[in-house]
Amino acid sequence: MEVVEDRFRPREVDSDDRDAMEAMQLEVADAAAFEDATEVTPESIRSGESTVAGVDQAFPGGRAVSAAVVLRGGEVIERTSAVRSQPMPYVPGLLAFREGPPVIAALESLEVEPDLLIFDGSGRIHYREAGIATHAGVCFDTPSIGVAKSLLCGRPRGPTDELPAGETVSIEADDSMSAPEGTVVGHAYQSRQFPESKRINPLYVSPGHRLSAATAVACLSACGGEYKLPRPVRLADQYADELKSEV
DNA sequence: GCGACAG
DNA sequence: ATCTTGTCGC
Repeated sequence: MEVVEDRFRPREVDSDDRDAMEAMQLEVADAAAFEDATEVTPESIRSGESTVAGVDQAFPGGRAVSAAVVLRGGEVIERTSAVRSQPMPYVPGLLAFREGPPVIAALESLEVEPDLLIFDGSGRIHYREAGIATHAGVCFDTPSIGVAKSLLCGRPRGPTDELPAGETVSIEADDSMSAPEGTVVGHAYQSRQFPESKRINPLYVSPGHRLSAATAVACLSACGGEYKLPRPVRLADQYADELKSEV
């Protein structure tokens, strides 16, 4: 696939360009659509009408490896990867500049044009509403979803402990975010739960681009997977681990 | 100054 | 995310 908004392409930069990176994120958020503007639906995903790509990273040694796995109707139809040296160090809120370069490169090398991108990390649940899912989604102008295993910012509207499988709790903007306080920026989503044992933390799902928070959750459940992570992301995770050993 | 902090 | 073996439990 191809980057259509090159001005937003995350560059390998020094961590001292913080102001420039934050300024770009505000522009990315401004260009993003946090409502449904796509043909992708849970039904189109299940039927195989839409293709879905899961993306994840690994950091063997000092390098960054990104893996992308594309599925159609539950079947893997393509896999790609990319490696980058000297990734910027991790800074909360600036993840897109650390992981973005290899992520964009891996997606650019895909033959297939995915209809939906799913990332390991936040989308709109971000200080400036521009997590990596939003940033990459806007670069390709492709519908995207952020799936995080922990909460970067924002505040759950209710308890997220002991949520039954399939249940959701809204995440609203807090005063650390550029979004008006109280704006629903995503959902805690209990993708899996076990009968009586130790409780599992929910996933924190947020719109990346061209999808609403509610549709994002519905699309994730349509992606399937017997584990906590949606299958496309789980497969990308495993592929990244596999590549880590080879590199 | 203190606490929070995707991967 | 990464450094890392075995181990407790369903």
